[in-house]
Amino acid sequence: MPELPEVETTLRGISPYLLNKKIKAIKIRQPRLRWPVPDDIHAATDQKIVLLERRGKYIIAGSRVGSIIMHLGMSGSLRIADQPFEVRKHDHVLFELSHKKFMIYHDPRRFGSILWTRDPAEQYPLLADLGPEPLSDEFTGKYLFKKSRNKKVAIKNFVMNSHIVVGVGNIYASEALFRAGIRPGRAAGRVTAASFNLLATEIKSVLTAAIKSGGTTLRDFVNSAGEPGYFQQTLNVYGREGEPCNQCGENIKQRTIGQRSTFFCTNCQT
DNA sequence: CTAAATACCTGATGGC
DNA sequence: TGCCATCAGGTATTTA
Repeated sequence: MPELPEVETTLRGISPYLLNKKIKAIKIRQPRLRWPVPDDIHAATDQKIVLLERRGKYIIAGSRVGSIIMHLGMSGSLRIADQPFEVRKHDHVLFELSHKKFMIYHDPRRFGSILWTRDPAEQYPLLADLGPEPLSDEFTGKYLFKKSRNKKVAIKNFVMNSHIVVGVGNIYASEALFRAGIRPGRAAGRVTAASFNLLATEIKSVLTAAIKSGGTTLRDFVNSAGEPGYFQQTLNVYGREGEPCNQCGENIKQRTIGQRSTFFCTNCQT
């Protein structure tokens, strides 16, 4: 399930095949993703990708005439292949690239999206109101503290809100809160400034460490070469219900917060 | 305005 | 072995 580290891993993997390369053709087998793949994406045909970047969990591939905006949803992946026709089930979109390479968008659950805009990508409605990048200097404990005053929403939901900060999904939210010693169900408005400083630091460190490991593979995440990540070996709480806490030995608890499975240690997190 | 619930989708899993 | 129910989860959208 791609969160920021998995998207970053994907971006780095596709970059050598996409950046400063021409898209020779786009073939859409299944346009029904989260939103229909727009027909005018074919305007990207024969265009060179001159900019390739990540914004939150979106991948933006910019050309002179417009930008392709991709999101992997929760089961999406982009892989680079040598064959156009090694088509597996759920291979929905095929990008023909230079040098007989192909980029294939694969997404069993079709929660992802592939969009096209002629305007500057940052103006696209889905991107325009996003919060800061967690790995930027703009993202600090002070920022979180300011944004959270009088908010009753659980701190876990708060940091998973992309309008507050992008890229923190269900796995890394649980992990960062464990590292910062904060109970996930606590109201965001009742978290202290000092705790927010620690939380911002831990969000940065857990995401950075996960990128170094090539992301987390629990079920289906694979990078652009079809390989899994290894960060799951480093997880402290996620998916470890009933197992002993790495810090204190107490059993890890699971609870549903905001419709999402949440893991924490009742001893280490207050 | 906020907060919570819902919708989208398929595959894996567990119970019978 | 088959069938049904449940869960997984990113996030825009809808409802309260």
